[in-house]
Amino acid sequence: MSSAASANQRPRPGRPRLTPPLLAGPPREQVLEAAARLFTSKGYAATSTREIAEAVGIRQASLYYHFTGKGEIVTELLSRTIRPTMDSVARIESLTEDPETALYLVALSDVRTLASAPHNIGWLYLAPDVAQVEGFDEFTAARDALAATYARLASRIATVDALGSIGPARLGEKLVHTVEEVIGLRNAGHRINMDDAAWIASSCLRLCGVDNARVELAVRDAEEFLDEIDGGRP
Amino acid sequence: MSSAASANQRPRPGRPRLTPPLLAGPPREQVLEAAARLFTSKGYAATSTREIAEAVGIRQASLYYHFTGKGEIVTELLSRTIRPTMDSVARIESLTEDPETALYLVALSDVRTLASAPHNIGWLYLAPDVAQVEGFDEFTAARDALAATYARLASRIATVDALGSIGPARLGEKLVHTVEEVIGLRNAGHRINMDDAAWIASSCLRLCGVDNARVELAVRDAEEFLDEIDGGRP
DNA sequence: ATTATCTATAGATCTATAGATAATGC
DNA sequence: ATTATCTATAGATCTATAGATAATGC
Repeated sequence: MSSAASANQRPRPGRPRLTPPLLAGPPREQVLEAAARLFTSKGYAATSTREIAEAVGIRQASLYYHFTGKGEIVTELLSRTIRPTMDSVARIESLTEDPETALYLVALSDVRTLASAPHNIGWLYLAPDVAQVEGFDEFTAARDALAATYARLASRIATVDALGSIGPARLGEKLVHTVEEVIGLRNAGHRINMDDAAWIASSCLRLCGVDNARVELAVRDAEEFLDEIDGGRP
Repeated sequence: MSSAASANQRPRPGRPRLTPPLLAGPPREQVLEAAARLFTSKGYAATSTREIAEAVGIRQASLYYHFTGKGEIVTELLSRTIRPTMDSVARIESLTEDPETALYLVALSDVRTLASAPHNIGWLYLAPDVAQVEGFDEFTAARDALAATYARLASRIATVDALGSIGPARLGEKLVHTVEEVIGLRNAGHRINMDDAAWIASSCLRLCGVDNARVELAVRDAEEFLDEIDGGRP
């Protein structure tokens, strides 16, 4: 222990702020935290860079040291709602050959990512002003790739009855929508716990026509991989 | 037939526009139509008054002859998603004493209003940038009054089982959400027809624990009032 | 006279850049 | 030297108002 006013902030390089930090963590993370709160509560287009800076406790221009602009802040937030799931998908497919276990794990990872993200930022994905941001298409592509994964797994699982007249692509979309329902639930004020997440992931199997016994089997099978697909999230 | 360039536009008073009208109907309606399209596709805050004016084919400043500002445009659109239903409620309650028929008719009117509004403007109600507009609270109050009507009718209908541990107010909210699901359906690209609307309205009765036979009865009973509660909408 | 537009513009933002400054790190 | 802030400001909006203008209506 050498210096510093309060114990919880080590001295950092750089010119000191006019006001002591209002949020914890590295400055870039402080910006993302403040922006996430404002974007989800007031809307993206309706939030100015000045407001974000004020919420962080820095000057408006200082934001541009950490980000190239307002657009980069929101795209970084968006990528955090999907990157963990993308990473999980790679790991899951190397861990199991069983498509039912894999689909359950992918859905579970997706739900937990959306459920635990700060300030329900998954919701930004549905906002039309955000969709116009430069770089949003990259995020759409990633989300499409994930939808394709759902569709591919579903096509290996689905019974003829469950497929009905809709193709595997359409069923894949249905599964994505099922998972994204957690965004709506959070917006309505619900908190999603591990049981809710498991229930939604199971629903994906049921929508593919998997019967109770096989769902139970997949859930049991998945349990042994749970710790390996992510680093023990909330 | 006396003058006018094309048959579909009678000469109006007022200085002529620089460009011929791009939309039909009275100027004020043209503004609302253009604004509804832009607000729902790009977002309220992300749409400028200049863009609205351009879509109408007038100068930006000319908007202010018809509206006091951007806020009044969006609140007028919002009130059109709820006023028809409010009016229906008054008429319905004077037509029938039966709460089940009444609830069915209220829900049906609500669904049809939201389903037939141009450009899914009911969705604006859920946008955080719109919620900050001056005068939005008035709209919230109206929507709350409607929720209270649902709750009051539900409390006269609901079985003990259907109420469960939730109170009538909470059940009322549930019914409102059930009806508002049409906003989500439209956003997802679905078109809601009369059968869909009837199905959703019936769902409200079922959520109150009304059995099949009684639902059928209410639907039959409601049919004779259908023409009287609104002027034959789409 | 009334209606509905137009032109011109004030004043308030808002985003982003340029360059100075004050810490730590080596 | 590097890092992270600051001040100052350019340039591009954006909303709203003032006042002129060109039709129809009486």
